[in-house]
Amino acid sequence: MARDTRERIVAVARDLVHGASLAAVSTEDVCRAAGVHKGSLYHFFASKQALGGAVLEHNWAMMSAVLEEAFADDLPPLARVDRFVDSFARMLTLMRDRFGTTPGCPLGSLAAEFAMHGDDARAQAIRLLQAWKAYFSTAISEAKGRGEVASTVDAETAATRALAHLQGLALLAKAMDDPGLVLQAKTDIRLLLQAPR
Amino acid sequence: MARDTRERIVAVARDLVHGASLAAVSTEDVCRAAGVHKGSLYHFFASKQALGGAVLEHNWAMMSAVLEEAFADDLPPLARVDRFVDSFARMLTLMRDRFGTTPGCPLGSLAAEFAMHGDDARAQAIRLLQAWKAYFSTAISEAKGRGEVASTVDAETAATRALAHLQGLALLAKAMDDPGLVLQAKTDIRLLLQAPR
DNA sequence: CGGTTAGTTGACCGATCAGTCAACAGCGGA
DNA sequence: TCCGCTGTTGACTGATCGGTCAACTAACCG
Repeated sequence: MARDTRERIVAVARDLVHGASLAAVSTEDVCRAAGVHKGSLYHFFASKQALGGAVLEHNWAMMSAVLEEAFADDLPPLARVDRFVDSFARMLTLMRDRFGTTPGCPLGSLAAEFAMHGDDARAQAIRLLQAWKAYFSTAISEAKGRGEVASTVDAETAATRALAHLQGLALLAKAMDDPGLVLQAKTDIRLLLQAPR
Repeated sequence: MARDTRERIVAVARDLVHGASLAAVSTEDVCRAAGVHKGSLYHFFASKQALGGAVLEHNWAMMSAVLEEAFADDLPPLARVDRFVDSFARMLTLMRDRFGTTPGCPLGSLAAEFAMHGDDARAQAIRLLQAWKAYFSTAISEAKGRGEVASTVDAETAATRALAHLQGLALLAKAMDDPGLVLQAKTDIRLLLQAPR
């Protein structure tokens, strides 16, 4: 029952936050939707912000699963990137179907909000973004080894480019309520992986 | 006195929102900081969201001035893009110096938040993002005419790419509290303007 | 069986929230 | 001179906010 309740609270909180900010969701909303009393919420979480941290971690778990699957090495490295973009877009589409509006990036938008809520919150956000970036940089390094990306390209720099681009497309997708926008990341990232001339 | 008060309210609200969300700022905060009473605020604005709309419009005015200056035709089109990126980065740096934390894009982050606050708010956000994009697409078209960008590149598509990339970098800059991140947009956008092969 | 502990309840707190209102000040035009 | 309008005041509302608390329950352990 215990683990169950905690997870239900986090799941509900994630759904309510979904595309809005944590600030826009109240603990009472969360409790009502989770069928739980305030005391229970504060039994598991020291503060609203701690709940926010758990939501962020929850979203990372989801994203992490998608990353692991998409970046599996049954495909050449650049094809894995494409597969990830497809999965990411599918995820946003699913969320839009479920909630009515397109969310931004489940990591990025929360990361941006938490960045100013104290140093540990920012550190958590940065940690997750770096972990995400690592999937890109690993694949890019491998692509360099295979000659599919020029050897003059720095993998870390290029990975940052790709991550930023995806974040930006997700933000536009949210603003325009059109998850399909992120699909162009496949083409765009190819361009970003070329050597500067 | 009238116009004066209204503008002071909007300016203060923008400062308080600055990098956070509108939801995180209360009307009482705004009134206190502006030295104004609640009644005055609601004399000028029908609701908190209307105030948010005015803040967004205010940010657009600021951004618009930067765009006009940066995209002036005393430079070749691609150099104008570089100049804009520099100005944009400088703007973020100034705001960080003033408020202690790096804001996201003054348009993008608010646009994303307002997107789910009803159709008119979303329409306003989209309108401003499109207006911004138009500066890019005009410059890109001109660059195509000068042979600096391949004729096979679609100006609208490429402009969306550039805008998305800048939004993404601004989001990362906010998360990492490092305005300098957006400077790499100069290199990145050059890559994005190449013809896909 | 008794005791311990994690989990749950529901009432409750003071603060704050967005928004309202009637009264009033000042000024420009008739 | 007085009217009417814009802007301003400050007190006020009912709801809701994040968070607390003491009491209760139930499951597990010895």
